[in-house]
Order: sequence, then structure tokens, then C-alpha cells
Amino acid sequence: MLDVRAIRDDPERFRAGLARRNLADAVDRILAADERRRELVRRVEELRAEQNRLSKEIGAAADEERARLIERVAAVSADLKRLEPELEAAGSALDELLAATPNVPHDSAPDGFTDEDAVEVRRNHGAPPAFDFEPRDHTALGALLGVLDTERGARASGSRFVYLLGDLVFVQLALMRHALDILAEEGFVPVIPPVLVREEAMYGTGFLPTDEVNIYRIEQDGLYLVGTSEVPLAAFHMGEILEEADLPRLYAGYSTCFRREAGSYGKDLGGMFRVHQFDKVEMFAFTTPESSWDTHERMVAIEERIIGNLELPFRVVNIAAGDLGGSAAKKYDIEVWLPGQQRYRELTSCSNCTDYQARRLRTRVRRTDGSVEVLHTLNGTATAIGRTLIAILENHQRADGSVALPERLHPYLPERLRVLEPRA
RNA sequence: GGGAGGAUGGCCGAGCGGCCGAAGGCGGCGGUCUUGAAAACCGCUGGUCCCGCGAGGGGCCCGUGGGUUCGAAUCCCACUCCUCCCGCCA
Repeated sequence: MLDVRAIRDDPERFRAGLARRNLADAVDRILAADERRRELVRRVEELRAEQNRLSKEIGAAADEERARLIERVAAVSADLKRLEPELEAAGSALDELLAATPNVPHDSAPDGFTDEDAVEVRRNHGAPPAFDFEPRDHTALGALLGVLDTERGARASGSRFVYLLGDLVFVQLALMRHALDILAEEGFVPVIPPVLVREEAMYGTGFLPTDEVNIYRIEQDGLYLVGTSEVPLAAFHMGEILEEADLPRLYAGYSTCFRREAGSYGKDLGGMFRVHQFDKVEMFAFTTPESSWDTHERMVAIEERIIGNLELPFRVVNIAAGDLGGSAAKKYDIEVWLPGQQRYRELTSCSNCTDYQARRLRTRVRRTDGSVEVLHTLNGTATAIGRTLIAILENHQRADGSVALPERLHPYLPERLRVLEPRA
């Protein structure tokens, strides 16, 4: 949620920022709603002050005086009864506008509206691997190795569900441990969070109301299945005021993620590139406003380190302003080269949400001088396990279909397991 | 699924319908004392919104939402959440 007072102070800045999302006119609608609300606040508060004054006098007054005062206060109360609903309506109108308005993009986010407009920041290790044979895609490899079963996944649960089998399960767990070890070393507190959350948490993180169609809802209990552990990690400090000395607070969440993938019909069908359920290790940071940009760079660097350890060719892209998620002011994606698709595909994503999420979550920082302000939140993928498995299979495959597992994973794997071998 | 309690400030905990944004304690900050520290003593110690350049003034907040009343932390209604016991269960 944007800060209305900041918009009031410098509307031009917000107009220009939101124009990059094609939403320049939102500023004027917000300002009009804010003006109306403040006018009503002024009038209602004057009446309440008058009512309070008179009521206090009544308490102290003698009986004959009392009747007269009660009559006077009745007139004030009548006015209040009329104005209070108007004030409430004006407040909701403003809240709805603000809830539907996304964050202002950072200056360093490039112009544009689609993934095509993202700007490449850097690549790792230059070129994608050259194969002296025709590389298979992960679906073919998964079948050959006997480690992926999408047909039975569909039978049990529908399309976009997959069974992971055999040694690939050990690779998944190794990826999880590998990421958590690095994050713990970097000062992140490991967390296994709840994956069902209340509406408040979904709203606070900005997934509701805008992303509703992509969220699984448990009607009976009024709970939502999280699409990322960003949600319960952000909600961890919902409504709290953190001490400046305790920042940054860094968390590494490991959870299963659930996504309806509505509106992606026909996209990335087959295999497990786009599925309804996958596991992910996620970074989440609560920082002071002045340090969030440094933290953002640091988190991307951690992502690069993790992917580098897995010996995967990747590139970092800076997402276009108009293509950002609603809460983000800036986002880096890391795209990994997939030989099966002959292109780079999104593997991780790292966003600085500045104060947008924190204001909705009411998460603030108490400065050492005692003042209180909204803090900044960031989130980033440490390892999206499903897609990382795909990248490992496709990039480390050999002519016979076997797959060599990256050395950095060896300590986390069973000793016999260094290569995934095709089924006999 | 059945039953019983509870929700007040960073934490614990009091609170006759008006003098209660709220006693007291703990914690925190500052000070006195001390070579230093502890102890003791003294003082300070909520958030938010509106008006104002500021000094300051005002509104709201005792789980949430309604109601009664001139006036509600206190009375009434509904809801939510938490805890405990029994049952079931990974």
C-alpha cells in the first residue's frame, strides 16, 4: 500500500512512477478520495470534541443545569449520526483505491511492460553448454531415468501434478539442505512455516485482492494455501514494531507452494516446469528503509552463488517497471539456460517491496531515537526445487541419458549417488 | 466432535458507567550514589489520525463489530481468536 501522505506531498513523483505501469490517473483518484475523507474527518472530529466537552460538563453539573446541557448535546449527536457513515464510506473508498494501486517502480527498473522488456544485467560463465549429441528435455530424461511420473500425477490429482520418484527425491532434499546451509551461514534463520494462512496474511503481502484467481482457498475454514512461503514469512511480524538494533531480520523458509495457474492454460504443459505444487526455499528480509537496496543486491548475489554452485548457466535480468508484481519496486529474475527448450527460463526472482508490503502488514521499526516508521521488506527465491531439478537434469545430462550431479551437492547425497542412471 | 475458561500498554497484571490512555509491578532509557559495577533511590517510558511553519490543539484505540447512555475498558448482543480438559488422530 502506498503512503497517502507521501502522495499528497509529492504527487508528481507518484504520477510519473505509476505512469510506468500505465496507472498515472490513479494518483488523482486517490487525491480526490483523500481530500473528501479529510474534510469529513475535520467535521466529525470537531463534533466529537464538542460532544466530549458537553458530556464532561454534565458529569459535574447540578440537576437543573444538566437537563439543558443534555438538550444541547443531543443536537450534536444528531449531526454526528448523519456524518459518521459518510466518513466511513469515504475511508473505505480511499482504502480500496490504495489496495488496488501497485508500488511505484524504482528508477533503476527499466521501462516497458512485458518480460521482453527486461534488461540483462550479467551472465554467468558465458555460453550455454555445447553437447555433441541431441540433448533431451527434462520430460524425456525423467521418463528414461524413471524419476518423474506426470501420467500418474494426472491420474491422482489432475494435470500439472507430478510424482517425484527414486533418487530424484534425494536430489530434492540435497538441494534444500544446500540452500539452507548457505543461508544459515549468511545469517538467515531457517523456518518451516505454515502453508495455510488467513486472509489477513494474503492481503498484507499483496496477493489479495489482486491475485485471487491464482490462490487455492479452503472454503470450509476460510484459509488460503500459500503460493510461496513469502506469505507466512512476511506475516511472521505482522502488526509488530521491531527494534532498529534487531534489523535486518533475515529468514529462510522451506515450504511446499501451491498455485492454481489460472490463465496459463496450454503454457508449459507436460513435465514439471509449471505445476500446481512444488517445494521452495525462500529468503525474506525485514530491513530499515535506507538499507533495503543494499540488501536487495546481497540477496541476488546469494541466489547467484547457489546457482553457481550447481554449475548451471544463467543470466540475471532486471524486470521492466510495467511487468513488476504489485508489491515490488524492483525485481531481478535469474533465468537458467534449459537445453531442452533452447532458451533461458525464470528460475528465481528477487524483489524489493520497499514499504509497500510492510505498510499493509503494519510492520514497523522503532528507531534508536524512539520514532516509529514503516520498514522495508524483500523476498527472493533461494532454490525453487522443481525448476532447479529440471535445470540439473537438462544441463548435466550425458549422451546415454545419465545425469552427473554437481559436486557441491555430493555432501548432501547418499554416498552411492553421484550420477542418475537410466533404468535398466 | 463435546465441554470449560480467557482476550487490557514491550511483558505481567488491576480496573465502582464520568476525575481512566488506563493503578501497580517487570523490562527499557536517563540520573544520583560508586574507582567501576550491583543494590538502593529519583525521573522518563504506547500507537495512530486530523489541524498547525512551530509551540501546540483535537479525534480514535482496553480482541473485532454492533447496541444501550448525555457519557462505556466497565452494561447488552453477535463474531473472531487464544488456552485448557475429554474424544479422535500423523
